Amino acid sequence: MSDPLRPSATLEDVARVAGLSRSTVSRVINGSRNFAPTVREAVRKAIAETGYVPSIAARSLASRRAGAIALVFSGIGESTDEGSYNGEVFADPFFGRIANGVTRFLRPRGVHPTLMFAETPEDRDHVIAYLRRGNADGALLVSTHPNDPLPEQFADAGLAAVLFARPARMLPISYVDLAHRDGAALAAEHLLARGCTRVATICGPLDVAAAQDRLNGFREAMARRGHGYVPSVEGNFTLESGEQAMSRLLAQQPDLDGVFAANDVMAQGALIALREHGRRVPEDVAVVGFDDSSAATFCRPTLTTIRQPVEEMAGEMTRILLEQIDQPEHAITSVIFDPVLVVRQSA
Amino acid sequence: MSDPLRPSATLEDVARVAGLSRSTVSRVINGSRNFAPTVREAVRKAIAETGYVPSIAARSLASRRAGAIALVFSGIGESTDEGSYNGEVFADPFFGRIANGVTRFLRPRGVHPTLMFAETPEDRDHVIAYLRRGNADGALLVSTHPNDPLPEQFADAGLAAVLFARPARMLPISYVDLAHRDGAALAAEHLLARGCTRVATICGPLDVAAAQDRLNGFREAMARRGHGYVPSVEGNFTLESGEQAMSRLLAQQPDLDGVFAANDVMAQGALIALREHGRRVPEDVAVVGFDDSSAATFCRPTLTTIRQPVEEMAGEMTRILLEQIDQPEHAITSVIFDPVLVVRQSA
DNA sequence: ATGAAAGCGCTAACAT
DNA sequence: ATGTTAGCGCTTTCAT
Repeated sequence: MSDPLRPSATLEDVARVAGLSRSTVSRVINGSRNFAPTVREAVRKAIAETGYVPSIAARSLASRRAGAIALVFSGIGESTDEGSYNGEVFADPFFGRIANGVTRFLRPRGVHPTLMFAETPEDRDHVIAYLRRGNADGALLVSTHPNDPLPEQFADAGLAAVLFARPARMLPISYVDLAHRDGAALAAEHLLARGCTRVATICGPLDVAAAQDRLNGFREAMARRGHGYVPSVEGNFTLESGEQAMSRLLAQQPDLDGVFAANDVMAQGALIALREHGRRVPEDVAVVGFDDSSAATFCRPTLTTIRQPVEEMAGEMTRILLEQIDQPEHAITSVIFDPVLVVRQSA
Repeated sequence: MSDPLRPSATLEDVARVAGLSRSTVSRVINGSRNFAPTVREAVRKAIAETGYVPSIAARSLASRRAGAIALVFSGIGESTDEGSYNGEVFADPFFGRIANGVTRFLRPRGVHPTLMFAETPEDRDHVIAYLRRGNADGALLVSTHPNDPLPEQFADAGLAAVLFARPARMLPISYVDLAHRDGAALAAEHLLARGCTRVATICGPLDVAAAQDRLNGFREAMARRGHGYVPSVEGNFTLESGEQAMSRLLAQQPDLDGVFAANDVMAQGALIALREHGRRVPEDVAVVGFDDSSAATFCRPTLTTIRQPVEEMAGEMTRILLEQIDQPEHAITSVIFDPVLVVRQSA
């Protein structure tokens, strides 16, 4: 047990105690070559004796590798002074789930993410400069606005980065994503299997790729089963928009018996509107959401929904980034995860 | 476009462009002395021109300070394989709000938090070791379990740390917290002002200091206004526990006309139970929650609740930590924030 | 007030 | 295989 106030032993100290040179000790520690067991043992002993712990600052300065990665949330955090929050990320434990998946993967590897938020152009430039400067070896980018320029800035700067979702424009950057179409298809199949025949959908903002995919996937699956026309109203992923969209759909088609909402929060809004219009869920109208966020279990009836394995996706995103840092020439790899239908009360 | 392997300007470059020496530029940047405006301006310009960003590794090696702080979430993240989440933090954008408050304070100071989760004893030891090594100068500790040993480990190790809430046991560590008693009193006053006369409360788990305070604060305020007895049922901050607690309270006292729940999620559970029991909110029973979390606006009626200024608290927590890192001899300072009543539909 | 120079502790050529 | 040496980019005495 070493005194935290006392400067800890350096590699030099270890070398002296072990009767070896600094570089040999360094090599043994970093396992860069095969050494005689006697040498390894001498080093091990000297480390134990001196209580040596490497300085990551020195290591990083000498090796020109940060040994750290940045976890960047971009285009979010626009909280107003009133304390309300915009965007899917803040209205959800999304942030925490991603952070959890990332750290879970990183921890065994002794790496820790540096947390960065980028809201303004200055923030984004700062993130890029920070990485260029070598303060992190790469970035995990969670960008929630379709027009966020940060992914492209990363691509242009040639910095290692992996996105959490497919960018709006094609970009030479790896990403992880969900098979949104398949998820929407699961929702369609489930509604049809329940016997729904007059089905509508509340889609998300169509400039968001995921919202597009969910809508198209749902329509295609319905079309395949003979339902060529599916009424839809566009929401913006908020509760209110879901509520309004549901009312509009009911006005259009009062005998509706099934609804697919592109996220759980809008589905919850739909639930509220349906109750106000005197519809029972799921008896009169079945409702399926998307995401399996906390909203799905925080309402009554609880939501049948399509689950995104966010933690798993975040872990894979991290794995890809480390791979890319290790082999900069490595090709762009993107991984698409399969959604899962979670059946609860609403459908 | 610069090669990411040899990327960014160094202090040397800035000095050359500014026509000054490295040390002068360093001093100006670190504000260690008063410089002529001309010099400051020259440096500022040279930095802008070169796009200089300091190397944290080099700075840290030379200054023997990490220049980084750790943001530690302890005792959370116990997601099950089924994909459900426990704990207040994950069931809420709490995590994001804290992270936001912290980064918002840190960003102008050029510091970025290193994100760490500590769930297991190994994790906690790792966090301590990480700090001892000097990889971070201090820690912001968000500990959600009353028996989490990490705060005490920090105290024992003599490491700089600030807690997000008052620890269960007294510890020589600074913290920020909410005046929970005052918040509960606000709830009591509001219910009484509405004309409620038969009021009950759903309290949180009583091993959590905040839950204790909210219960005591509520009871005291009620007692001051002549209501010596307030029925209470203990929940565990989950929706289901709120639902059950509400049912039990109704069974005990069917003519109840006001309820204070120790958090919004339980209040939402209470709303559900009240509806099932045919009570209208707020006409028959008024409900007040606590936290002003997203749950408060994601239900109908929307929740009247007590707001915690989480971002502000997180910012202050960060300020205290930096102060403590700067002056290790500085006394323990804790700051208690005032809660605010947010009136919506439920009461 | 400003500059010169000495490291901080480590890795990685380059020797041997 | 192991040792020698030259930095990595910055802060910080110590001179001036």
